[in-house]
Amino acid sequence: MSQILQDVYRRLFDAYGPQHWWPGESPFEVMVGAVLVQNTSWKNVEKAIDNLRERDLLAPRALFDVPVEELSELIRPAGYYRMKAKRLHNLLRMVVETYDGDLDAMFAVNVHTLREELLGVNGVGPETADSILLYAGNLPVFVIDTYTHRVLARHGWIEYEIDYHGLQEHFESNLEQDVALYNEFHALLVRVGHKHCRKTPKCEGCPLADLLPESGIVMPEW
DNA sequence: GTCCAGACGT
DNA sequence: ACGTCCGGAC
Repeated sequence: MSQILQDVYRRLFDAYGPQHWWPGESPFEVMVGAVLVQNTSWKNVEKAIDNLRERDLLAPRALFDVPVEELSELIRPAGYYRMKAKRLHNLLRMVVETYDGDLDAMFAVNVHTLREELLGVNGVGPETADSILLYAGNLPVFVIDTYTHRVLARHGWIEYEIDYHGLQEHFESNLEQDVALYNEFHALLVRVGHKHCRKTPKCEGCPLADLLPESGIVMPEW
């Protein structure tokens, strides 16, 4: 168990409390949200999800049957709407054709196998795949994003050059394998990243401020 | 005007 | 290693 990660988690949780990421939403809705939120603030995704809910389209078969052009208009508020409509449709095709639209059946398969299968969908990269596995499937996979990388690199806890898998291993090998912990920790890192660990850091009032090395860390431009 | 829970093509 | 995709919140 990593003392640093423990301390970081405690500080963030004490400062922000539970983030309630995707509670009470259906696994399918979470999966859709995971695609729509790519490089987009969640605020802009909610409208898109509402559009789908109003039309009773939050089910695999129903949404897959919507023509891509029509789908793109429904999800327009989420941005990148033409690309995301294709990506979402690609994912839906896999779910419908491989699992007959049954998410319970999908999440029952071996995690590693399912992850590779998700990554095989054009438009589903590592963060989206892992978000689906953790937040829709309740599977013990730690989600990495740019904030995670930035927060850990700036404090000198990892090398800047570490890749997605390396950073994921860092978390999974230094934390208890606990879905609730993974869920909360990633959400808290997004929160502190959004609030403080921006491209240009805003360390005033950050719960992690006094963990910064005195010398400072020299980072490449980002 | 800046920035955002990324991923893909070149 | 870049350019592109995009509306909306701030």
